[in-house]
Amino acid sequence: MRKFDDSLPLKLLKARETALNYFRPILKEISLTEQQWRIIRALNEYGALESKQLAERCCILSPSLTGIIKRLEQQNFIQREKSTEDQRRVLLSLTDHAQKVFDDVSPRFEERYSKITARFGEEKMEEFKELLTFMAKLEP
Amino acid sequence: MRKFDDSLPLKLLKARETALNYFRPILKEISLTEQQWRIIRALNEYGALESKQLAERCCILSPSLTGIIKRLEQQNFIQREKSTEDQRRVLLSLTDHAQKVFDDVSPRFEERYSKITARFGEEKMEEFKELLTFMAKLEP
DNA sequence: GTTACTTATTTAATATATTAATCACCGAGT
DNA sequence: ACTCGGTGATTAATATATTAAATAAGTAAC
Repeated sequence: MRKFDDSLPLKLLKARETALNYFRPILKEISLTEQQWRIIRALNEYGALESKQLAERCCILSPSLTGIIKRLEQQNFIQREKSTEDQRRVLLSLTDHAQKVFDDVSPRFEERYSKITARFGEEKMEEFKELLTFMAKLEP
Repeated sequence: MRKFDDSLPLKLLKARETALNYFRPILKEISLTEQQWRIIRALNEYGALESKQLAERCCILSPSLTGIIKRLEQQNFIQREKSTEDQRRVLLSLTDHAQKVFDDVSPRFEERYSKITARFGEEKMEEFKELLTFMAKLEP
């Protein structure tokens, strides 16, 4: 039978853990969780987003997002505004404070990221990303 | 700047989500979480393990493991026994019940797993796993 | 304009993840 | 025997993940 350590989900988990270890020290320093930073990066790139879109792009389920947003709001990283046409929807965006923090620290993340790329080499990294994208698009 | 969706951790997360979606229906059916099943698979393969070894192999931190084991013990899936020489250590192993459940359902997991492999093709899958292993071994 | 059917978000309940702190036990050295 | 430094496991506190259920606002059909 297939071995325990040969499991694809486990390998994906281990690979992700190793990748995250490159960034955890910075996150700890600025007192943000991995998920909070992911939210901030998404809003930086896409501008204002509705809760649902944000959840989808960040791979965070809505119930989790509710709590994460609440805490980011309390720390003045995110502002919310109800859509005028559709009162169900909530528009989320970064505060000026969050934008400044992002601009300040993102170079450090990029620097750590480039270390990983360097270990792979450009070509191998591209190959890796393509395979990951392929996996993510598989349908049951 | 590097795009949000180009992030390696995010790609790893999405790939893993897709992979797990192949197995979630079975897990739901037998009322076990993904982590609980990982523990059971590890113990099936390695026989009895100490808590620390188990945590390491499963990529689960000790504090999480404590709770998972407690619940698996309550459901009669795991038995614990204190080491005689070193009273700190706890030996964990599957109960007969857990072993039977494992033997019964693991073919179904294997079947789902083979679907994924089929989508990739043997060769591409090997390449993918090798890259994942490479990533997991990177040092900061 | 109600009714019935959707959809966006939140709440609730339980399980895990993460970090720090604690507790119990071990072995070495005194 | 006693202290000390270190290790294995747990506890505590907070943040997320997951599923189901509840809210609430929109929409279509009558």
